[in-house]
Amino acid sequence: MSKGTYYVTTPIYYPSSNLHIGHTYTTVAADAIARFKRATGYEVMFLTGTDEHGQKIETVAKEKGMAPKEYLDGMIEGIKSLWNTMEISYDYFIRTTDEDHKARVQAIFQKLYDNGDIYKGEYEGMYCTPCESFWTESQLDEGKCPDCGRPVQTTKEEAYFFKLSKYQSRIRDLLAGGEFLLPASRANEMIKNFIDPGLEDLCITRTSFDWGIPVPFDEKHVIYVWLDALSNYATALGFPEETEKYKKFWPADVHLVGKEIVRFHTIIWPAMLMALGAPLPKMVFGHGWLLLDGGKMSKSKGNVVDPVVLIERYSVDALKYFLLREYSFGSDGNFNNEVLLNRINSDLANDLGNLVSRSVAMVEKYNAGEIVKSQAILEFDEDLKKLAVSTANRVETKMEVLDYSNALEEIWKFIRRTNKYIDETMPWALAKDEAKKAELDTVLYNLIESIRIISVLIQPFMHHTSRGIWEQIGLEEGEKTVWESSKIFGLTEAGSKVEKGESLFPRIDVKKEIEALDALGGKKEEPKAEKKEKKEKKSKVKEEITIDDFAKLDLKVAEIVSVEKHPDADKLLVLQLKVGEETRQVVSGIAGHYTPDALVGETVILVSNLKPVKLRGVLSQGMILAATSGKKLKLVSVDMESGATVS
RNA sequence: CGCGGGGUGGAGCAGCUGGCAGCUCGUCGGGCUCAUAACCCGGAGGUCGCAGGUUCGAAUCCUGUCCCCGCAACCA
Repeated sequence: MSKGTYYVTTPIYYPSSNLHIGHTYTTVAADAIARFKRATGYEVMFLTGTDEHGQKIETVAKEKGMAPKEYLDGMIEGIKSLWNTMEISYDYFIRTTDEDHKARVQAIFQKLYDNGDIYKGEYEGMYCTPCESFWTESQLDEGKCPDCGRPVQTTKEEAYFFKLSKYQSRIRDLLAGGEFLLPASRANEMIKNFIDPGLEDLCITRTSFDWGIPVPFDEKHVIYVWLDALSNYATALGFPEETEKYKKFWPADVHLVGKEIVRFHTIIWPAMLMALGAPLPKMVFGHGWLLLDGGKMSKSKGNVVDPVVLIERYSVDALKYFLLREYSFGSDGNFNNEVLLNRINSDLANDLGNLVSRSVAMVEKYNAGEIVKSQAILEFDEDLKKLAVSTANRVETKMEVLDYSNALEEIWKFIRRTNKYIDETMPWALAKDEAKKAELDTVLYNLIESIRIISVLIQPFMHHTSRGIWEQIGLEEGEKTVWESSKIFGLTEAGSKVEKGESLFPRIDVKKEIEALDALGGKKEEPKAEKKEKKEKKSKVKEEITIDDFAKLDLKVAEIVSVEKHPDADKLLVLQLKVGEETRQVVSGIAGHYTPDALVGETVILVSNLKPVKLRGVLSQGMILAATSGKKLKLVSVDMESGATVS
């Protein structure tokens, strides 16, 4: 009866801190499609796991005074327990520190090397000596080490490279094909941003840290994240060995990833597979982000939402439903507590919960809790039944393209239709008239049967709630609860008993809950503090400083002697300043506002003790002050002799 | 002219392989009383950022333009 296999993966998460709702989002989505595919007859392999190597882990563990492995074991326990709470039905949990994974990565490395796709070269990067770490330009915080804030040097080290450039045109074709990466818009982005400018070979080893998988034939090198982490999707099946499992499930049907890592999954990973001669995954889906009040949610902003808190208060199913229903899977969405609570109230408490509650209550009240079949037919029945048995197919269509939101909407259309049926047939009125007993029985039967179908349809998304409904309508898991049974109307047996239970989703007092959540959020504000500085640079209100802080600035009046355009930058001008007897060169980003000639002779204020840096290759010894408002910019000028002190 | 995404009733979104503008929430009015003050019906509310073009017909295609947001940055 199996329709075939289906292999879905989440990214492997990096356990340098606790997971947040963004990770939960991806995983919940993966779980839903996995459950859905199982329900519709596929043999499913659902993989998740953790990416456990690298410098950051080494550092974090050290800070806590633990060995990396010891630290990791604790974190992984936490993650597994979160997935357990969330009822995530993964089939395998891979850790990149697993011995078999490590051996397989080494085998992959060796194979690539033997094929000539890996060569030894030199890696050049910004190196922070005290931290012993390399950083890329973009990782640098104001040109300094993002970890310790100290200056970095350009340093070279020996490293192994993967010939990514060799696969450029094949990758381009793959992405341009339009099926590999969804949503399609992300494919254009990849092509224009990364492929067309030219792919560079990828540095895939490091010698600057130890916490990783050693290169098999050169042990002072450690395999860097790309090869180690990405290959998990295949090593989890036994690759590069062609095990049964591998043959059965590879290539993956879909890798679900957040949009920030689309690049690695659609360029580097397929290139690796091409080099290995292995089939490519059928699809990578780059879903959107959950934004917090329009801004990115991130550990560094300290504005992450803790899924555990939400689960405790509103249940796993409520959170799962919300995540899948509220957002368009491919796009970004705005998360806040009010949106969450309103969605839970209107869809889960009002529509679904209340439907079950009122229906079961009526069966108890009018028929002593017993389902009775009768021959009576009401004019509203046909319409209800038609929608009932056709909903599953529409859900299937939406799920084919991972359109969770509309899949659920289809189910909710039927839930609303069922609520409407109650109003149309008015069972409380039928109950008052002995002559209408048969009609009443039919109505009650149709209600419970509709609820049965609903409970089957929501199973892939809200496993727990389905069970809660079955308890109330006296249904046992079995042939009447399998997916296909939702396409048949009339499986509920006469004589079965219903029994009202607890509310499936108690209605929430939104105002009170938001206050409670805010209060809770306040308590957990601590981690925010350290990063506050960063945020405040961008906002208008800056942190209060003392006169001593201000005194650290050495402000001088300077005269602009000559100005020329930066040879290699549009927005920059290179100014020669006379400060008393001294001459300073300052690079300033004011080319959009001033022409070089207009500046000569101006007297400006120079921050003279700012640490010199190179900007686009030209040395800048300080900065000059300017006022900005929106797009306007004016240099601060003062009528005073060059060299005068400003304070 | 770095790349990409977006601008649709009060809010949040869908529609965008062209054919009377749709959903959820909110709001207003009505119905019902089985139910978790829930449910059902109806109404108001939109020049689909702006300007052109293609077309019998455009939110949907094309061109230009303005604004917002990411990424990338050369913001010192």
